[in-house]
Amino acid sequence: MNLHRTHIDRRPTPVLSRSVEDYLKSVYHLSQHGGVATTKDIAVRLTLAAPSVSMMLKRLSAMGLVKRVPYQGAQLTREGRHAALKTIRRHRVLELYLTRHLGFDWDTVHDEAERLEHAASDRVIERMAAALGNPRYDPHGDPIPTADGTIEDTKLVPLATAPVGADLELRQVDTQDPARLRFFAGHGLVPGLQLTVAERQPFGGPITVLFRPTGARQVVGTELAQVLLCRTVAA
Amino acid sequence: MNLHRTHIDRRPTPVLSRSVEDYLKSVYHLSQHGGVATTKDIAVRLTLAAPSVSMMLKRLSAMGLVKRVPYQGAQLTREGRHAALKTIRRHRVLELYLTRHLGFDWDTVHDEAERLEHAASDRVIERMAAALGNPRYDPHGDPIPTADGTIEDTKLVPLATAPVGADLELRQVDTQDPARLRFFAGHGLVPGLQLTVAERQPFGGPITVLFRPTGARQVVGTELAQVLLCRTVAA
DNA sequence: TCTGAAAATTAGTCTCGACTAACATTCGTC
DNA sequence: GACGAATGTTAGTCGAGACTAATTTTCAGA
Repeated sequence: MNLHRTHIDRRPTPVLSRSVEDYLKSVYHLSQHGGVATTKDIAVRLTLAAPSVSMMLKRLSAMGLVKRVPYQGAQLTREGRHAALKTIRRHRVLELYLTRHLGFDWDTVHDEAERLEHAASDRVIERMAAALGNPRYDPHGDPIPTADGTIEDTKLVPLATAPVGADLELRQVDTQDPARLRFFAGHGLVPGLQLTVAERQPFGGPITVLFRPTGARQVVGTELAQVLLCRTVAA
Repeated sequence: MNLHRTHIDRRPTPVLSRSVEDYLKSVYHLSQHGGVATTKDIAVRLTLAAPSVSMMLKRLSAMGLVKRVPYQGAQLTREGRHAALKTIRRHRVLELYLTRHLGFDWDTVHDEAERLEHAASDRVIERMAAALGNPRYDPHGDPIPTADGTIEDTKLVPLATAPVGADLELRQVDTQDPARLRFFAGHGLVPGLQLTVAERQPFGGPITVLFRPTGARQVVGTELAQVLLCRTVAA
């Protein structure tokens, strides 16, 4: 019955540095589909030298934000994952706010959001989310984590692998490249689009899709079809 | 006729650090009314130790952003002033945007803006300014510098020093203290208010003002009257 | 099973921007 | 004009977060 030690160890939101938030986001994205994030991949994603990443992973591990196996890679702890999702929520709410309320195009919002996500307080983000009607998806169709840190896990298939005849809804455009995004937007390939796979050329050839209900034809090369993530819909 | 050295030394917006921007803002505010900014005053404003400020002023001087006389103080160069005004513009546009479009009260926006001003790009700020109708004043009545770096110089008098009988317009509320700001807002003392000085108690006593056109009475203590900056209007 | 390339880590250094302790200067007051 | 308090600067240090060079580990293929 230790009466003297007050156990008021309520961590007052540790306030993670910009760098730490960026690392956590990278680990999240790289280990999202069940794997571990490697030093190399994080380094490439953040354009840093590998030793910098190695060092930081050790620090994050000491902070309890990642679980790390030397020479193997890292995964987020529960706490790290929570922090990563908060940053990702900020990013995606900002992206949507910038497009909907400040007239930005979807191909330019990523970089803006990338800087603002580290400076905007939760209060600002929640106001923006409210102004947007508590949206579930950002402009690219990525799900927005909730304020309490849960995220929808979407089972989507790349258009590139969908079978001929499938009725699909384009849900997510998985690239940040402005040129590609402009191309997609210019051809109506945005989240929400209903389409049917009409034809697929062999040997990795292009895919022809029909827009529903208009029936407009559109040919998409394999590389691009890889980042168009779709959900199959009842026919 | 040096044909080989291409004089394309267009500094590509040097990108000042968060710290540098904060120092420049402090120097601006402290030397605004014709003086120089002293090490001590900057240190107090930014809650830093004096030697940190001393060091930074040397760096800023080397960067050509301030002109410094050792043991005396510092003033902004033209370039430093320009940078400071850009930061101040970002801050004030953000403050107004947060109040007008995201429902924040004027006593809470300062801290939010303080962080966002270093992360928001000029593109974001200009979109916000446009959404606000290119406003000239922030919620506290401070003039917003233009995008090209000019600022209105307002000649205002504190309510505390206005003579009895003067017809005034409250233009600017020169405090960031949330408690004081809430008090002012709660009593209708916000920029734009028309008032007349009805009475002044001697020996630094309180001032009684009448709101025009309603004629409502309000007593204001000297300390508060000091931060209520007014413009005299034709009677 | 051995080997060599790729990847990861350790060691040592750098810059920025903060700090404390110690020393220097300024300036109001006598 | 001298003195002492307030203020400013120098010197030395620290931590975060980056880097390069050197070393270690892993792992795919011969």
